[in-house]
Amino acid sequence: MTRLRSRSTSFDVAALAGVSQSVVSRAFNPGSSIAEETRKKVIAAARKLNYVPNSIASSLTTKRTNIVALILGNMANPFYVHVLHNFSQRLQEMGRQVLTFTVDPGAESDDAIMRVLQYQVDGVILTSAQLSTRMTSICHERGIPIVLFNRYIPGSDASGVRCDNAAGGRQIAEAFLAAGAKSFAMITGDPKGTTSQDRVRGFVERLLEEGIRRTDIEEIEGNSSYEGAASAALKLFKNRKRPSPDALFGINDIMAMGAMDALRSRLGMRIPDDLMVGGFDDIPEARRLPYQLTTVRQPIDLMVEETLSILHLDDPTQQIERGIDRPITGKLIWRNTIPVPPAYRWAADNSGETDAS
Amino acid sequence: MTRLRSRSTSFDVAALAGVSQSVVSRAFNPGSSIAEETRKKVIAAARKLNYVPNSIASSLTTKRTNIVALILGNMANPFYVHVLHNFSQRLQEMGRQVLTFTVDPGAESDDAIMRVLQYQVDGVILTSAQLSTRMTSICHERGIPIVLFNRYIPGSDASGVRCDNAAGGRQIAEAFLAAGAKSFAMITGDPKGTTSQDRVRGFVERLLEEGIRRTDIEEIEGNSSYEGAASAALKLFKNRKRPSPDALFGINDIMAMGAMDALRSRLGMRIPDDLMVGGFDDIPEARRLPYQLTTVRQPIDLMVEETLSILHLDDPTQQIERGIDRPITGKLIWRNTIPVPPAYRWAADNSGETDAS
DNA sequence: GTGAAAGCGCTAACAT
DNA sequence: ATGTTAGCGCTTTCAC
Repeated sequence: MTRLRSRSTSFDVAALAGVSQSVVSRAFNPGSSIAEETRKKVIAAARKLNYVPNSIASSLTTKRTNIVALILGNMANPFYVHVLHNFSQRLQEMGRQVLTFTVDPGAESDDAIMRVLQYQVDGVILTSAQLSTRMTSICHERGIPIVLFNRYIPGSDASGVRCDNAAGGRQIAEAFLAAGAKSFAMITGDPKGTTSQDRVRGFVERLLEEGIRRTDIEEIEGNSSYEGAASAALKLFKNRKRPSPDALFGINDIMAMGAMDALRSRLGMRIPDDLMVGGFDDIPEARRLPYQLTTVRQPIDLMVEETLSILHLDDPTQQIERGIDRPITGKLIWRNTIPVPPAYRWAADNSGETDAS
Repeated sequence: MTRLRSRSTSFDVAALAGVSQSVVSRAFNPGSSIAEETRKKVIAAARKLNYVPNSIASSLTTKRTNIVALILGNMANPFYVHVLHNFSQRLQEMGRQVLTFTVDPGAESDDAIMRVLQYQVDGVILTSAQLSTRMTSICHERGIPIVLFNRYIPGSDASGVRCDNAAGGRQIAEAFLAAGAKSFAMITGDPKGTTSQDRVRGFVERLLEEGIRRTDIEEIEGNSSYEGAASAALKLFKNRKRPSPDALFGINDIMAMGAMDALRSRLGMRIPDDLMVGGFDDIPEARRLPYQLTTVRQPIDLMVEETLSILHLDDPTQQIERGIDRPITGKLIWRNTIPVPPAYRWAADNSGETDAS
């Protein structure tokens, strides 16, 4: 323990400043009644001793740690990296920090939650991982709000914020149709995840409405990864008996990109000439020169804001908001993987894009 | 405070189990002397009450939070995302969690460190951000070990683990030379960062040894980003009076990729036919079909292990290791952006690569 | 092996 | 505005 000796405490500061320990506490807690002059005196003493308030100790009495847990599956999808970055930044601005928990994609997050609980976090944000209802209620019982990010469990107590995935799927379908596509394929993600399901559902619905036959909509799983999508695409397009589809919907950008690369390098296909491609997420990589992917942008900033507001971090006395499902509409970003039909030109010009160079 | 009422404590468990509170504590601390039978009784009671030990409270006495701070600049470089992921996984396995701090790239990390201190973390890992020596000594004084990841401050007290960047730079130079290149260019990163400097230095040194003239080694800054490198590459290759260089060294993969994309799409250049390209890091993206980048692989796993060992997380009584500089040698991965000279074929076959499909 | 009691560093009444 | 005091939930001697 020798290493830990020299942490000075509020008592040390108090002694040096010639005040009581509680005055030191007040000096560091904005809003407490303390004379400006004594405050300065205390701060000076604190500086001299390199004193930093021990937030662990204060948590014990305040019951707030100013820590928010972020449970992440699948860091291989850049989208979730951006999500993490966003939360981290925003929470830091609010004087909070992110405690990161990683869970293998698809795995139950139950043990992660139990670990979270030990740290007495003020809230938990869960992305791309399963959550049992038992865990939800354990958190809620203990007063810890939990919100699912891009994931929801219909009829459960857990609140969630997500992109309106079905609507987004429809938008991509719409774009394909407007560009004249007649036959379609999808590379789907985790079949158990509502995210993938909803995008697929919206996409297919819109197509069926337009009189497309279900047999003209093929489907293959891409494992939510670049590599998975690359091999799925190859499987789909190599040695076909029936004619190739006109349009391919990658349920997320990273899979659309994997498919594009594989199809171009291996099969020499040209995009959009031989095949139109649509994605979902609008990760920064989607606008890069080799891709210029037409995709649905998830409004991350908004979704993050919404998530934080449900967490009520500044007001723990608020009732936990249960069972909220907040779908947020994405925006179709026209780039080069779907030919822009005349009727949509204004939208394409509107996207406010400048290219990478 | 109504929300926070129902957290049950070790006293509640003790009461239910019919033992004293200290027994409950022992039941949850492996290695304490407690009869197996009572242990089971306690665990059962705990389960019934959904009791989870409050690690914040125990930190107060043990002086260990089991939290490690990770300070990140530049999440835009996928390399650091993988670093984060690695640390997060490994630390979780060790029963610790990562508290994430983000700092604007290039910014001072001093205020981040002060925030870190409040949380009484057991150690701090700092990547791609500046660190003042004052902060180093503040941490050390308080018994908090800090290690710089891929960054070092010569002659400072701070320990660091890094790839041997100079040696890596030499390896790329070597590969270019072996492939017959005579004139060279580099796209460099943060000019203040030792990482970029060292890679450049090793690269240039090797070239000069071989009799290459300094004027045949051009240099341009790429801002450590895909976009920055893309425009830098264009600036370098567009409207030249002198002949184009044979080989381009992107100081990191993400910049090499940006340059490749720009040069191919905008200038129609073919790689490696018109220009060889070498990178550094070996991020997963580097092996993707459009890139197949020949690069120096940073042995992340090893570097992470080394970092953790310097942190001495399991034994806080250990003296903090100061001023260590642990360079770890990277490995050249032959792919397709530098033609493999006959003498190197075995190495290329050795890389153990299977491609994305 | 178990219980009693004294803190860990702080905040939050309550006095003054 | 400042000081006093009693905890917050746990670990850790120290007795037994």
